[in-house]
Parts: sequence; C-alpha cells; structure tokens
Amino acid sequence: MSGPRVRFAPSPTGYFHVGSARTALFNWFVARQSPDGVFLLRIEDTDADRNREEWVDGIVAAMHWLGFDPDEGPFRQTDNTDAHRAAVEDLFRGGYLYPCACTSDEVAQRKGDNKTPGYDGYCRDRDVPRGPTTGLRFRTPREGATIVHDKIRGDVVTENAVIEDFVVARSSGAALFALANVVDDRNDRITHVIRGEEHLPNTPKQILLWEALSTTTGVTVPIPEYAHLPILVNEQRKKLSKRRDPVAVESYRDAGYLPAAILNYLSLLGWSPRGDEEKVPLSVCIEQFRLEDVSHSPAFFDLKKMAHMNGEYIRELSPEDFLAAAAPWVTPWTSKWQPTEGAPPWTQETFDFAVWEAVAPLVQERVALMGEIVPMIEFFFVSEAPFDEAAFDKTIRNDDKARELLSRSLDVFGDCEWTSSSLHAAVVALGETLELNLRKAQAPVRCAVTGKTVGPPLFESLELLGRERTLQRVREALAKAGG
RNA sequence: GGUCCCAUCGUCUAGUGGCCUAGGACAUCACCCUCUCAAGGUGGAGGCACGGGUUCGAAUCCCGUUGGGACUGCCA
Repeated sequence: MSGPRVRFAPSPTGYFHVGSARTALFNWFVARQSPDGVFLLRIEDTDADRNREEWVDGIVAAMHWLGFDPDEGPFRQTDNTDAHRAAVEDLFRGGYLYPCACTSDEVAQRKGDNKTPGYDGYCRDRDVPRGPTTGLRFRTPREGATIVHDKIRGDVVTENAVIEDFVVARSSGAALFALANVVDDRNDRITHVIRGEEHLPNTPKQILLWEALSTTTGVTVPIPEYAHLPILVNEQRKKLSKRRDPVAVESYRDAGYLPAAILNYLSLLGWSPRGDEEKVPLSVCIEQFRLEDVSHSPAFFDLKKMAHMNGEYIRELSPEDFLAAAAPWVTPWTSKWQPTEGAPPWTQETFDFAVWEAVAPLVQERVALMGEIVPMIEFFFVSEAPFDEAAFDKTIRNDDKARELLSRSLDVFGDCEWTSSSLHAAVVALGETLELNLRKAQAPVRCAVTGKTVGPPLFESLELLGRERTLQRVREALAKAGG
C-alpha cells in the first residue's frame, strides 16, 4: 500500500502568491501525514506567455524558504508536450474530439444574450476538417451527469448537458490546461488533487477527460480524490489579485515575516487545529489536518492577524536566533540575503555590534516584523539624532520647561554615574526640580537623543549611547530649538 | 444572463440535534503594569442573514428567500 501522491501545480507568474502558498501547504500536510507520502511540484507552463526560467527558480526558492521542498520535481508541464499530443490523438481517434473553426468572436456573437452556456456546439456535427485554424473540442455527453466526489464539499453533481463542448487542443495541436493537467496527473499517479475552489467548475470536464483517456488508451488510472480549498479574499470579499492586493510571499519576507509564522497563519485559513490554541507547531498541523475538516467558505487574508502572530514567533526566538534572524535588516553585510528595500542608514563602519547585541532583547519584545527594527535602533548608529520634526516641536521647541530641563541635564549628565539606574534617578530628580513627573521629564530627553517620542527604554539606551554622544545630542537639540 | 459553490462576533474560526447562558484568536474598548512605545495580565462590548418546515428539542437536518463568491478563454 503506497502513500498519497499529491502535487502542487502553480503557473509561473514571477512571484509566489500567498494563496498558492496555502494550497501548497495543505498538499504538503497530506503528503507528510504518511511516511511514504509524496509531494510533487509541477510547473504548469504550457502558456508560452508565462514561461520564464527565472520564474520557476522564484517558485522553488520561495517554497524552500517557507520550508517545503518538493519530494519530486520541479517538473515542467512543457516537458510532457509529447504525451499531451499523444493524448489528443488518442482522444480524437476515439471520437471524443471534433474540429471547430469558430473564432471566439463568432462564438460570442452567436451566443448574444441568450442563455446557452458557453459554446453552442456549432461545429459539433458539421464534419469540419482538421486544419491549422481548427481547435479540437470535446464532444460532451448530452445525457447523464458527472459527479465530483469532493473531500471538502461532498458530491457536486453537474448535468452533462450544461457542460459546454470545451476546447481541448489549440489549432497548433497543443493541449490546453484541462487536458494537459489530466494527462500529467495520470502519468504522475496523483492520488489527491488539492487545489483552489476556482478549479471546481472545470473538474467535471477533467473527470470526463480522465474517463475518456482510460477508455482510449486502455490504461485505467483511478480518478484522484478531489478537494477544492476555499479561495482567499480581500476586504472587498474578492479573490486576492496581484493587481490590487499585496500577495507576494517575497514581499512578506522583505517586510520581516518569519516562515513559521506565515505557515502557521496560513494553516488557519480554512482550517483550525483542535483546542483553543491557534499558535501551533507545524508538526501538530500535520498530525491533525484532515481535508474533511476544511471549511467551505472564502477566507479573508488578514495581514494584521498574521503580523501579530509573527510578533509572537519573534518573541519566542532565543537571543542568538533573534540576532541571526535580524541580520538581513540590521547587518546586511553579514547576510547572504537582504530585503530588496530598506537598507539601514548606517554602514559596517558606523555600526557597533556590541550595542546592537545589548539592545536587541529590548527590541525583540517590541517588534512584530523584522523590518521594524531599523527605525527603532537607527539613532544609535547615525551621527545626529534622526528628528521627527513634529515630535521635536511638540516635546522641545514649544515647551519651555522641556528646554529648561534639557539645559539642566547637561550638568547632571556631565558627572553622574553612567548606568541606566543612575540615569533613571537623575532624570527623576531633574523632573522634580521643574515639577515634572518622570513621564513628562523623560520625553524631551528621549526626543533630543533619539529624535522620536517612542523607542526602546530610554535609560538603557542612554547607557549604551554613552555620555559624550548623549551630551552632544542634548546640546544639538538645544541649539536646534534656540533657532 | 447561465452553471456551480458558500453563509456563526468587524475578521479567521470552534460547533456535526440536547454539553450553547454559542467557545477561542486578531482587531476594538477599559483597567492593571509602566520612563515612551510595545509586550504581558484582567475584564468588556460584539455573532448563528431571513422565513418556513422536521423534531420533545436546531447554530447544527430539509425547503425557500436574500446576500456574497467562483467559473463562464484556442489562460492556468
């Protein structure tokens, strides 16, 4: 008894779509549930317009980054064109196909606004000779019904009479998706077809093709189990589209999402682990996943929730792992991979690893995305405080007490012990002289030194920044405010 | 238009006829913690689309209505 053979069959598009990632993930779950399960990657590149070798590399790379390398593949559908053409001939000889010379314009025109579904069967009985301008259509049975035994949705019955005579082969002789896909699934001995719901309407056609192929070739391959996953939608409840929605997995990598967080979040779209805990390791998903439990309705891809989960994953990293994970953003010169945008405003020369290492634990519990680290620690590694002008105006320029406090801080900071606790006490005392509580008193100092109103804990930051640079920044802020 | 799919808090979901006073998570609000911001903790508000059945009993089963979506290509 051999295990399940599943396939992930994306068409190359130049980036890796999150919806595809979710589909791949669920396929992968099924494969990993059996010791001898096979997860196969097949690139459906039969459309010449979408066939670029680097796009294939992109898919493979993205999948590798996410953590699921295929057990077999990547295969390319175009490598099987001979088999596809042979299948076309088999079907034609078997009488399942007929030539059609209609252009799509003609079909649409005849259709007008009547209720005929799709193609009207115009050439079905016209004995149109095969030629360079004739495609081949499938002679759909007029009687009976085709049933998709969907693992998720149950039996989906389609009357054959409403299935149009769909095109199977181009005038060039090349097989179209519906056939090529079936031929490859047969050859690859696929046992479970797990794909997006958008494929549900053409599944009856593929079952018809599958049966016809078994008849004409004399090779009967069991029809696979089908499972159609609910699609992922945007806020408008429309299918996620690359035009409007941020869907590229690569862009999430750039932003600083961790693979484990992405996968965990994706696993929750249409499915959920048992119990009340949503943050679960992949091993638990593999153990518990069942196609029968996948929900039927579309799921909104909620970036906020994924970001929150990413924060949880970041926080549970060990200090070493956090440093390593942050390297592409913080110390890109040490990292093989860097995000495509957002290089830090510092260089290897102006950077101080000891400072970063010391402040990292404080940062780790404050970010949800790795990309948020840079603006948070920027002030350590650039020559002048990176001022947020609005914050400066509010907390320093337009606040007399704040400027007075900064003036007085020069003396205090000049000779107090340079530790976070002493600095803390110093600012408290300073505030008292001006009747400011610590909340109020720390604000101008923070802004003067870091340029911002928010950031890592101030006194630890001052300690790490050092006495001289702190004094320098307070002076600069005072000068800037004095105008 | 046609075919098909779908319908539990704003969102993702648990729920498979009594355990439901419908549970969890994100988001949101309040409070606690607190040097800012987060994180964390506690608590609150918030949902079974509607109408009929079936049943002693329905979020759960059936029918209809309404609403949403996918598909409708010599794309995949």
